[in-house]
Amino acid sequence: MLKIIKNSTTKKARLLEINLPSGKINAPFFMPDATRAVLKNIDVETLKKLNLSAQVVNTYHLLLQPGTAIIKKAGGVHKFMNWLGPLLSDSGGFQVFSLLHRNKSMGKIFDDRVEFKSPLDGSKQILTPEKSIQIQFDLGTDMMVCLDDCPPNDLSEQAMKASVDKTIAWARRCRAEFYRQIKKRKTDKDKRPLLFGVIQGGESKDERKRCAESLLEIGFDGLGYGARPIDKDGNFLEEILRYTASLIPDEYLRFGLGIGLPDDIVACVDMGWDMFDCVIPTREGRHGRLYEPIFNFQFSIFNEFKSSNDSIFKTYNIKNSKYKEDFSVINENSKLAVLREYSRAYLHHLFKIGEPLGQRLAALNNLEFYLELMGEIRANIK
RNA sequence: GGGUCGAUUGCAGAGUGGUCAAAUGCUCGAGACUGUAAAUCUCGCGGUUUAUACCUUCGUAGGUUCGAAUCCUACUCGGCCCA
Repeated sequence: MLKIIKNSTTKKARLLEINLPSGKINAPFFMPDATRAVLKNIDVETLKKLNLSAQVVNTYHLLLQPGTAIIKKAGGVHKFMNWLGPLLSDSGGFQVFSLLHRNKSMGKIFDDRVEFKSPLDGSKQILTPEKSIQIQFDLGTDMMVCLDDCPPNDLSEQAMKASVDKTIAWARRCRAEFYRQIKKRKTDKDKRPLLFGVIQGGESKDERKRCAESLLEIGFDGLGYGARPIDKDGNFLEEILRYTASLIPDEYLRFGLGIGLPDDIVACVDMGWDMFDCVIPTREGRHGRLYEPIFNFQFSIFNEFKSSNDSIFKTYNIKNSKYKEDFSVINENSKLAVLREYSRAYLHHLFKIGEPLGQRLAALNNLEFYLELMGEIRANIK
């Protein structure tokens, strides 16, 4: 399922080929978040033009809306969203963090389950490790993630331990349910999805280690880095990321969940992380922030990154008044005619009038930047 | 021509003697965004500024008052009603 094409001679970075039920992917790769089974504002045809390899959908969000019954009737989430390429489903674990750790009134985390109040209608929703896996099978995704308890990084030592215990216990149950489902559904051995455990432990190396070792004992196809990859001041947790990667053997896929900024992704590949997902390109695009490369990619990314404090990208806010009369094109090198032909002044105008086309173009610009970056990263693994 | 109501900082629109550089919304200016409760959120928005400071400002010109966007007079402009 996982074939190592090339190991970097000087770094942990590696080039992989991953075989999934819906197709092959070359790693390292980046997946945009189509949380509710759509990459906001963007259609599948356009994604194909960008050579997108995979997207991420969310178990929790799809459970709430439209519900698994509809998706089953549609023949799975691939058919439902008309994306026949690889899909990863996130477990809903992050929503534990996002909804409950930040706002206790939204529900409660028990030892054996999570209870949420649906933000849509206030109804009570229960998620268990087993249910999360069952739903992911109903979705029919290529890569699945164990339900985890995603704690804030600054949790007290004792609370962090308890949280990690929970993540480990739930991972064990997820794996058991995963194989139960494979047996029950008589899934072909080489057509089965991949299952990822999630390493938690915040900024504590001891907890990260304990979590990783326990998950390795249970056995998965890949392990992920859980929780926010930045501290409360927004600083990238490079040391913890590097240490956590080092705990994962080579035969495992290494998944950096929710990572991140372009520079962080480059740094993570250098540490051995293989795959990433993040809302940044699409969300920031919707908010008017556009990414563009600084060096035009004609350099060795890793060396440049290491030898200078320069970032490999820059951003600009298309809503700023200085773009009112900037008739230069959004991106003359784009694969997409719309980005090669529409001017920044026009894009500025679209944002000013609140036209969704503006959000779409900006998100596409950022997504293309991320995908180009990943291609350049793969080309630079030597 | 007569009567009547009104004129507030980009717009709309509060405020009717001091706590008003003046609510609120919008516009405008900028920032944030990391497994998406996010087409969202934050900050700024007369000037000088470290400022609980000073200056200029509520149609125009005067006046009353310790003190006026708020009260009085005239004028200008606008809405409505009557001729």
